[in-house]
Amino acid sequence: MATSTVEDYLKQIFLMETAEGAGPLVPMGQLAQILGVVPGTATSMIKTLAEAGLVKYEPRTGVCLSPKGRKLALHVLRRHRMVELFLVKVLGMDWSEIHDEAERLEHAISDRVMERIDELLGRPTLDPHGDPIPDAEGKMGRRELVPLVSAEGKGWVEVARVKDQTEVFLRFVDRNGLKPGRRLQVVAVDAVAGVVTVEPEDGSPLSLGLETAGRIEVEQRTVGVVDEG
Amino acid sequence: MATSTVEDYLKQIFLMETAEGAGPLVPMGQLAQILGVVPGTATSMIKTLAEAGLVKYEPRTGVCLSPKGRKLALHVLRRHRMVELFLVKVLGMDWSEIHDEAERLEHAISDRVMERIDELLGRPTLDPHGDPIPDAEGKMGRRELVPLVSAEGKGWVEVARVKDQTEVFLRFVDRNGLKPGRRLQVVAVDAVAGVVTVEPEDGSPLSLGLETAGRIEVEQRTVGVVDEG
DNA sequence: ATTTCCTTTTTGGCAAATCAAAATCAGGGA
DNA sequence: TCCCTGATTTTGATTTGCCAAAAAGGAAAT
Repeated sequence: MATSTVEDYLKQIFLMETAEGAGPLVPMGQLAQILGVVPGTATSMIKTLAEAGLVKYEPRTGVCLSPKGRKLALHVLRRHRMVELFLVKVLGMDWSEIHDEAERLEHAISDRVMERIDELLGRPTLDPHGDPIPDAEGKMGRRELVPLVSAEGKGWVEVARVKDQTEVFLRFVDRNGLKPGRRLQVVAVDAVAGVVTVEPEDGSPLSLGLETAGRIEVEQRTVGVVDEG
Repeated sequence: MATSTVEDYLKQIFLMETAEGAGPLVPMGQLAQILGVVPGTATSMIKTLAEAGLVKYEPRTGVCLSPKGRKLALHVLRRHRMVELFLVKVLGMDWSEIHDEAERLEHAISDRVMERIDELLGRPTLDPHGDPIPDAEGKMGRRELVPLVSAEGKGWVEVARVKDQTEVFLRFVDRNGLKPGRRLQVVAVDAVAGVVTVEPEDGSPLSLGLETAGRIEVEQRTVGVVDEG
């Protein structure tokens, strides 16, 4: 069995590989930084993983997952996201406090328990942040999402995904009615000022920096216009 | 934070300390055997725990928990038993398959999650095997239970506790209607033959060896006689 | 009092995962 | 071309748990 450290490495490589704007190989320094270890540690760990056939390692360039490693990574990711949804749906926790919990539980949950949770939740495909939950075989549904700025003037659109798991940000998003499932209009995008103005359905209009707006994605198609009294 | 190894040591010492027929100190060999390590490993680990003030160590005699160690042990035990109940009640798992699951999960569950589970389950005081669940402060209710043999000829009594977590045994107990909460009559105890004959309310009469019967405890007082058609 | 046997402790070593700091490499600019 | 800089890799050490096997204790039996 893979140790929880190994699971963390694989999961993180997967996330970095599939992040937008990522090259074909994940550089050591970046990986080390995200995992909170010094670069040397990452290098030696990656060499071990390479020997185990879980990653392909290109010295002085970076790593990528092997098919075997990807499968394991998806397995971990499935547990992580399923646990997050479980904590919110079944235990009623706030979505801002679930990430760290899931980070620990993802290594302790058996396939048997996962199956029960999956069933209890009705075979869900999305976690509370709008990220896809891989199925037991590692397959994830793909959605066509666009960043907030691309929805300027398109009328009412639905928030689909929030790509930032920090507590403060998630609380901010919640307070302002920007959670996945909520509707909003992108009123204006001022590229020069770097400000995006949105009008959430339930919540007062507000301005976001371009960076911040980039962490929120919406469904591409426009949703039915709501009658504004 | 205590590592999960430390938690296991403390929990096990607690269980052995409070087991019936136990002396004031738990001998190294026994501890090592139950934890699945060689004696030398236990000795060195215990010395570490003693330095941390979690146990009192009497060389060549044994260990016992310090107040600090007992508190931690009860904390772990609470998580273990609560998780077991959770797996049965919420996820609908069979009580014969929950022990090992709980063994891993007990180290990964935060106080916050525990509180949610506790609430969801309605502040339970007993786990699926009839063992008491310590509360958040480490206090457990005490019950007056007696072994099966002491209930000979007392009419209908209620099974209260099963002291064996092995899968086969738990499945046997379930199949024969001997789970906690079920009623039965102890028809006869033959000390010479070493056989206890019981008649479960739902299940056919059966004989148990003395050893086996000792793993089942019942409420001391007799329960209302059920009308046998 | 001695021996024997069983338990416990000690000693020396190993594997996983980490850090600190020195060494190495690779690419861009002078 | 040569050097500088920043990223990467090596090297040597540390910590935590573990095992194997030798050494030491203690209690009961001779």
